[in-house]
Amino acid sequence: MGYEIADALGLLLRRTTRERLHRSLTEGMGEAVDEVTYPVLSALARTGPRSAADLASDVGLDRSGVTRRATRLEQAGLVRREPHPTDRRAALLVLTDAGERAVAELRRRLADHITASLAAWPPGAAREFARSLHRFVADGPFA
Amino acid sequence: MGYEIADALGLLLRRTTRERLHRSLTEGMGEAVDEVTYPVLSALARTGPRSAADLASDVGLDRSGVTRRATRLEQAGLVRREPHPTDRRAALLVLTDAGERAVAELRRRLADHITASLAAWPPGAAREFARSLHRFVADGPFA
DNA sequence: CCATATGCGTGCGTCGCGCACGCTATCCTT
DNA sequence: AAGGATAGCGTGCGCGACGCACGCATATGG
Repeated sequence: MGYEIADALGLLLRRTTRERLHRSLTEGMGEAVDEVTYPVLSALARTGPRSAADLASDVGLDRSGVTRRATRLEQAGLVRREPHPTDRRAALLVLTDAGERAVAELRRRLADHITASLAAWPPGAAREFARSLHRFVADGPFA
Repeated sequence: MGYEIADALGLLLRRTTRERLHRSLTEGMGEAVDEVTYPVLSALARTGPRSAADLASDVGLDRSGVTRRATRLEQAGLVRREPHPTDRRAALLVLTDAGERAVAELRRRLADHITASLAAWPPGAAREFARSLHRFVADGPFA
């Protein structure tokens, strides 16, 4: 039975799948939000303003990578560097209003995709699936 | 409600998650099976012997990429190039016995991970979740 | 029989990444 | 109070993966 889940997850994690999904979600948004910069944008939205080093461990990237991506997002006006309140070495990466709007729009689009594909399900099943998936991801081999 | 699913999927697709999972799965297997070569190996196992160009569109890669990965797998003895029965230009990529064993082992390990994380679930819920996930992936925005 | 098309592998430029360095600011010890 | 050790940041460098385009071998159609 694990095999059935493994196959489904395999498709989810497949490169083509991720790329296609990402392209369909970022349709029409600026060039700055691409598959490279998105994780930084998203992590920033999840956790609020943070330093680059802090973000790096979250995103699973070297600090240098975060710096470069943040710079790109900054040039696009989606992220702003703010002086750290107590540490004058560090810069705080903050979403600008445009950045917040971009993330909100992306989330909305993805949620729409999902609810659309769940439209035909009996509502109880959809909700139960959402709960189960959440639990599976939280407990599972992916935590 | 789509948001709940979106969050869970976000974690699944996150780079760190995929890398950690992949590393834990390929623990102890040869160096040749890494995150780069695995998709070719896996696709080959799913569909049987195929030409490089054919695989390329499936994996979402340029033909050159498939060629290079296949060469690496060939050197590791997991894949063999067989003359195409009717077209002498083409080479058929075929899993060797060692390749088949490697894929089977990987699948078994992943299935074990999954069933382990589902151990505490009521059996009905686990089975229902497997079915729902399969359906969601097949119908959903990921097809 | 020759021109065009197809499959494959390789060279080249590009891009993202990790590592290591320099710079600035902070912290700690004396 | 001062100075060396430490931490954060950004950048240069080399590496590896990728796509593109070319050359070679074979197929196919006129």
